Amino acid sequence: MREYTPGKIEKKWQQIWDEEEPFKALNNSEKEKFYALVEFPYPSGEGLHVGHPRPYTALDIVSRKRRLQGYNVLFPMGWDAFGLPTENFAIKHKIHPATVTKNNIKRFKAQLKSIGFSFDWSREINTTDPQYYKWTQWIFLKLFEKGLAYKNEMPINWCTSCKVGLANEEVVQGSCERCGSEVIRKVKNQWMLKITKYADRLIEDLEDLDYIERVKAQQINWIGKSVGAEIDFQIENKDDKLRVFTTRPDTLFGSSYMVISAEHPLIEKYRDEIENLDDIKIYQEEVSKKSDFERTELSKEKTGIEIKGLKAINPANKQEIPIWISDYVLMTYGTGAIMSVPGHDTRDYEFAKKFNLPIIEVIKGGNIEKEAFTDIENGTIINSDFLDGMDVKKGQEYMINWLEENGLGEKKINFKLRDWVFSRQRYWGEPIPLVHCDECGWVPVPEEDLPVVLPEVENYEPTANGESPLANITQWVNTTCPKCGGKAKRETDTMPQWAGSSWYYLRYIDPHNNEALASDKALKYWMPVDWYNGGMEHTTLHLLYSRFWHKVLYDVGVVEEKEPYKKRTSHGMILGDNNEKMSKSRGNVINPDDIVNEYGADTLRTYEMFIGDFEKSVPWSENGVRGCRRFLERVWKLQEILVDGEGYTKELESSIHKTIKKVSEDFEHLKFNTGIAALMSLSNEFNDYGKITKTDLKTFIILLNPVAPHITEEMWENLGLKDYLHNSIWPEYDKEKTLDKIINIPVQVNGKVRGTIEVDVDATKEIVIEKAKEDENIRKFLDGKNIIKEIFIPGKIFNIVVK
RNA sequence: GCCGGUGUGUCGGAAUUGGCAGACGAGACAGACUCAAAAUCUGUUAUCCGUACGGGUGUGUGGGUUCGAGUCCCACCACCGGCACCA
Repeated sequence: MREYTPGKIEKKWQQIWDEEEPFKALNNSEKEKFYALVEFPYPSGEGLHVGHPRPYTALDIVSRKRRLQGYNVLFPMGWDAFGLPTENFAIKHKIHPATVTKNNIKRFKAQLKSIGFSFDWSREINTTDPQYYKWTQWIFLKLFEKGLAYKNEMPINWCTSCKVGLANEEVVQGSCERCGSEVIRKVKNQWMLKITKYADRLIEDLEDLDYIERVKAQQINWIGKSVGAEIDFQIENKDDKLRVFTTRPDTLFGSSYMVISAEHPLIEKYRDEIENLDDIKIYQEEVSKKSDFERTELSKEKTGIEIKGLKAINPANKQEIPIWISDYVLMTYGTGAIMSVPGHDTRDYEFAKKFNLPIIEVIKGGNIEKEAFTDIENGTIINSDFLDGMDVKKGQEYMINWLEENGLGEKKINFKLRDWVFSRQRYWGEPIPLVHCDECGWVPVPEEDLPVVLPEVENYEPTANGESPLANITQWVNTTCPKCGGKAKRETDTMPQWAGSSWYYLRYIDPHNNEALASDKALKYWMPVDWYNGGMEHTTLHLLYSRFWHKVLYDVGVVEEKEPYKKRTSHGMILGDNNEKMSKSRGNVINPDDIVNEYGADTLRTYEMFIGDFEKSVPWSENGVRGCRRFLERVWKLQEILVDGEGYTKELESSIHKTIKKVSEDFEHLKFNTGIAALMSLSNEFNDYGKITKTDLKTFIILLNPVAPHITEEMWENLGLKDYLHNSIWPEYDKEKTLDKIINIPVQVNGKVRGTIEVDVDATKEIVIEKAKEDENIRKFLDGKNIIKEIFIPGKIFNIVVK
C-alpha cells in the first residue's frame, strides 16, 4: 500500500469536483430540499484566516451528509465585496476598487477550493456586480415606495477617520466598529430606513425560530422594548403640557420633580419666562461639548440645573413640582422628559440626594432612607390615594386606565432601536437609485433603468466636507427627472456595506435571473434557509437588518415566509496558541494555506471540527493538528488490514451501529468533536481487532467522508467500488444492534461502586442480586449489615443500601 | 446595574440528561525498533494511602433534595460576551 499523500490526493479530487460539479443544487427536483447557509466573506487583502473554515466546514459536513441522505442541498458561496477597506486600499495603491476586489476574490476562491468545500460554485454571487446590485437597488425602491426610506436632517454618528456616517449598530463604545477612531455627532441630511416600524415584529417572530438563546436574547435586548405610559404634566399657568414616558405609572404619586433633556424644545419656547436663562445656557453648552461616550462614561456624578420660573403640576395629586434639566435624560429616547420618582428609581434617587429634592415613598417594602426601592415583584402601593393597597402590577393597569379616562395620558410602548442610517459618503457602494428634482422632489429611478451603475472616477478620496466622491462627477450627477423631464440631480450617497448582505440568501436561489431577484417558483421551493450559521458579531447588525428586509419583502409579496432563517447557530472564535485573539500585531496569526500545505485539507478540516465545543472559542494548537493527521494516517492504514470477501465483522457489529447512530446525530447538533471522537474510537477498534472487511471499511469511510472528503473518496476508489463515494448512501443503524447483549452492571453499596458484574442485558433483579452476592468484594461490604433497600435500574445500576 | 453564557485532570474537552466522572485527542513518563534521532508501535498517566487486592478524596464555593448529583433546588464566588443615566 502506498503512503498517504494528501497533497496529491486532494488536488486530484478537487479537480474532479470542479469538472463534474457533483454539488450543484437543482431548482427542479423531486427531492426534499435542504438550504444550508454560511456568511459569505468580505474578500479582504489579507486572504482567508483559520477562523473562516470553522463554520464553513461545519455546514459543509451537514451538507455532504444530507446529500448522502438523499436531499437536494443548496450550499452556496459568494462575496460581500463593497466596503471601506477595499476603497482605502484602492486609494493608497491607485488601483480601481473593482480590480482590487477581483484580485481578492480570486485569492479567496482558490483558498476555499483548496480546503475542499462542497459549495455550488455555479451560484457564486458578488454584491458589487451590477447584475446583483440592480436588485439591491430594486429593493431600495420598494422601501422608498412603502415610505420606509426617508431623508432626514439629523445628528448622526460620524467617524472622523473614515469620514463617513455610521449606523448605531456600527458604533462600539463610542468608537467606529471598523477602525476604532472616535465617533462624533454630526448633523447631516441622511437617508434613513424605518426599521423601528418593524421593531415589534422583529421581537415577536423570534419566538417560533430555532435560534440559539444568546442570539435571541441579544436581539431582544438591542431592540429594547419597554411597556409603560405617556403622561401629560400641565405647565403651570401655560397652555402647554409636558409629556413624559414612564414604565412605572404606578408611582405617579411619588413624582416630586421633573427632568428634561438639555436639548428639549421647551427651553427655547419659554426662554423669556426663564429667570436663570444665562446659567441654563452655560449648562447646555457644557452638555453639548461632551460626546455621547463621555456622557455615559462620566456617569458617576449627576449634574443638572433647575429651570426657575416654570413649574409643572403632578396630574395625580395636583402638586406643584419643579422642572430640572440634566444630561442623564436623553432627547433621543421617549419624549426627552421624565417624571422623577426618586423613591423608586436609582438614578432619580441619586439626583434627588445631590440636589436635596423631596423623596416620597409610594411603594412599601424597602428602606428609602438608604436607597431607592425598585423591586416590582414585592411591594404594596401607599401614599397614592386610589391606588393604595394594590401591588405594582395592578397599580400600573389601574393608573393607565385612570389616565386614559381623564385624558391625562395613555399606554405607550417604546423601543431603544433607532432607525437605520443608510447613507454613506463613499464611492465603493451601491448608488442610491433616486434623483432629486426641484419640481418633483425625490423621484425613484424607473425600474427598467436599473441598475444605476457606479461611474468610473479618477479619485475616490472622501471629501473633507463629508460629501460623497460621486458628487464631483457632474456628468453623472446631472440628469433629467424621470417624472417631469426637467433638470435633476442624482443622489450621490451610496448604500452601507450591510445592504448587499441583507438579501443575498435570496439571490443564491436563482442567481442568473434577469426578470426578478429570483423566480417565485424557486423561492417557494428553497425558502426559508434551513440552517444559517454565522458570527455573534453580526447579531445586531447583518442578522437584524436582513430579517427586517425580509419582512419588507414579505409585505410587498416577494417572499412567502415571514422569516428568512429557520435556524441560526453561531461558532466560537479560533484564538492564537497563546489564548489571545489572532491578530497581526500579536504575531499569532495562522494561515490556513500553511496547514493545507503541510498537513492537508482533510487534516485542517478534521482538526477544526475536533478542536473543541463548536460554539466556544478555543486556542489553536499545532500539536492538535498533528494528532488529527495521525488519525487520518491510521485510517489510511486500515487498507493494510483489509481482508478479502464481503460481509461484516460480527464482533464489532454493535460498535459499528453505535457509531453510525452517534455520528448521524452529532453532525446534526454541532457536536462534531464527539462525532469525530466516535470515529477515532471505531478505527482504534478495527486496529485492535487486526482485520477489517470491505463492508465495514465502506461504512466507515462514508461516515468520515463529510469531515475528510478527499481521503475517503480516494479510499473508496482503492476499494474498487463503483461510482463515487459522494453518490453513495449514508448508512442507517439498526437500533437492535446498538444494544449490547451482555453488559457490565456496576453494583453499589450505599451509593459507592464496589464492583461490576457481567449479566445478560435482560437479567432480572433476582439474577443480579445473586450474582452480586457472589462477588467477594461486594460481600465484604454486606457482611454483618442489614439490607434495607435494593434499587435496581435494569441495564444501568444496582444499588444496595445497608445499615 | 440588566440580559445571556461558562466553571470538570497539565491542556482542548467527554459523560445516553439523575446511574461506573475524566471518552477522544494533546502533552508527559516508561518500554520496543534504531549506532542515534525523528517517525511508528506498546504501556502508564485525576489525586492521596498501599508492593498489590483494595481504599480515601475529587467536577468554582457553601448548603439542600435523593438509594444515588458534574447533572435538580437555594445562596454565593469567578470569568467570558452583549447592553447600559433607555426613564
